[in-house]
Amino acid sequence: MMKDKTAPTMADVAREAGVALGTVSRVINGQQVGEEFREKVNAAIQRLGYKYNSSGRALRTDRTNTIALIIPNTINPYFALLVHHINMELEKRNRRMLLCFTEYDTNRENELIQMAQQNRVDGIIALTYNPDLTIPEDVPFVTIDRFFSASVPCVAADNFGGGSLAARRLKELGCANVAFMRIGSTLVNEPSKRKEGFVAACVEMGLPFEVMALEDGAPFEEFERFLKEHMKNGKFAFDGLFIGTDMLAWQIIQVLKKMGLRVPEDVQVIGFDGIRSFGVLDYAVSTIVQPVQEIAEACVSTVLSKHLSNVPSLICLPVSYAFGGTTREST
Amino acid sequence: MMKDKTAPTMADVAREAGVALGTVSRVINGQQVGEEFREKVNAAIQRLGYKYNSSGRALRTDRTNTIALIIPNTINPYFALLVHHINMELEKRNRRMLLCFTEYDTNRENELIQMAQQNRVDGIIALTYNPDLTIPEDVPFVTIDRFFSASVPCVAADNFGGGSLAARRLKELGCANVAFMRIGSTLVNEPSKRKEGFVAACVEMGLPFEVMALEDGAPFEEFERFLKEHMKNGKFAFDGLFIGTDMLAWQIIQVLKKMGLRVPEDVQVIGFDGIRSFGVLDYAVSTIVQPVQEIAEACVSTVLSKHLSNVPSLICLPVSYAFGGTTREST
DNA sequence: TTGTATGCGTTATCAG
DNA sequence: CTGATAACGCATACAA
Repeated sequence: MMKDKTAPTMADVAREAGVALGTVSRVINGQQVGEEFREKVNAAIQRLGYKYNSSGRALRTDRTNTIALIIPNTINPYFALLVHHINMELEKRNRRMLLCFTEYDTNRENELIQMAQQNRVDGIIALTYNPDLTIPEDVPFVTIDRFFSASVPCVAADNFGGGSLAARRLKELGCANVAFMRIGSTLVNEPSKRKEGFVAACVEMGLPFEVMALEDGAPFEEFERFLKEHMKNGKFAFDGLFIGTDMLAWQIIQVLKKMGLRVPEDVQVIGFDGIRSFGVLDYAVSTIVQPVQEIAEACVSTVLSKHLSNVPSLICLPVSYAFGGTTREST
Repeated sequence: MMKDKTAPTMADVAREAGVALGTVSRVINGQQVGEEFREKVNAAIQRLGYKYNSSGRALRTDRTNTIALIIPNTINPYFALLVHHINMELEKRNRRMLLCFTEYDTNRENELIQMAQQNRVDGIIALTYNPDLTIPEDVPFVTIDRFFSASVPCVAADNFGGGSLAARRLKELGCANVAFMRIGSTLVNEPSKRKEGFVAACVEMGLPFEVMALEDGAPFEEFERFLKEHMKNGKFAFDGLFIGTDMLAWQIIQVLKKMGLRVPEDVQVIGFDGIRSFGVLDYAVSTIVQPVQEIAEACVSTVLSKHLSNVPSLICLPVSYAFGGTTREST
């Protein structure tokens, strides 16, 4: 159980097999080696139960085969999904994941980047909010949902298109008065475009709309107040709501129900993200689904690409609509 | 953006500061160093933007300050919670997490243990199902929810107590005919005791009960069949259900509703795990809550403890009941 | 207290 | 195609 009796090294294997150290290395790295030598080495490896030491390799090659993922947490189901798919994509490519949580602490975001660099990760994938994020120059860096500059690749869903899709869908479903609601950081990032897309589509279609946006930290009661203000003698001003995230949509729906409104009969609600109950069951609400798998694939292949210079600086992936019980039909 | 211009090393810092290599190392590791030297070194570190290379340190000290967490996935909200709290506990102790997903693949469980050892992690925390798991001898190993032997520490919630608590609570809430339902691996692990505790309490209280247990892979329809079989002329045989997990409880409740039964008016349901909607909102169902934070703390402090030999081999942590809308009252 | 020198396990360069 | 040997960056035992 204790970590004392030092593990066998390549030198041990070489001695056991009666060959040179370099030969063992070559066998392990699958390079050209004479058949008889290869067999002797493999036999010795078996006998000794040798496992190569990646610290030594990392020091020598300056590659760890490890990617750091910096993300707020894994409690939010969307982040949990992202972590999962990114890890799977890394696994496919035989890379490891160093997982770092920021808990939305902007200082920690920077600290974790430093830490990841000390650990000589081969790349960093980060979903952050710090307006003054220090982006390292000497390690491949990919951001999610946030565009910095053309020199740092950003992967995101088509948030604008998603907002627009939500508006069009609500109209198709018969809505005549809609509203957009969100709470989030003041930072302008890709998810900010959910509103833009929604507004643009409403304007284009001539669909009357309102926008209710709160900053992080604002009390939830502000939403309740907003909703109640739009309730006049038992009649609600909106028959369709597009909410910035599925989680907020869920919360809003609870309020609507307490106000005596039925969802989707009286008000139809569309969220954003594509969260399922318990991760795998039905969609929690009708929603614009982020293509998490594709986002993960894009992040990983980008961060691992040899020449980051000729990689697109903004990878925008298509979203889709999914029925989750809070709209009037599934399609 | 590319990873070429080699980062400054301790030797560079030493040269820049006009001191010896060892002195730099001592400053960095916070050992006794003369004030003037310390300042010179720190200044040089700043000037060069030096960050120590943990590959070098790992090779030299045979410690990586990294713990591997081996777990099925992070899509299941309970696992997501576990990952989160374990990571936070590691962070507190200045350790990193290497996250590995098994996807319930028993072969991969063993492979990941090998991989973690190659990566020279300082310890492994694992939640696995392989009946023939190869537990490494030379690295601290802690398991979650599964007891192997006295020599490998296991951390788990008090599953037996939780089952018993569920039975007692259902009785307090007025139930007269109850059932336990679960689906899971045939492996006998700590969660298996949920049934034992439930049955024991029912027997002790003289509460009539039935048990419906399915093996992993069985079709969900079996549960539907079971429920419908117990529906005789509009009357359901049970007024209380204890379900092995919150997720299954949620699924069962959908079936009950489709059968025209009201929850909690006609049937009260208690799940297990303590899952909240979107990770942070209300409990998804009334539930026996696992003390995830405490489980995480126990895993981390155990895996990092110097002498695993005098550590308890089974750490069993108390659960609690929480109202989640599927029982008739809170508290 | 500081400087010097060695070796951790590996890969890569050179000779043979 | 194989063997010997020199780094990689760091911590530490030992010398000053």
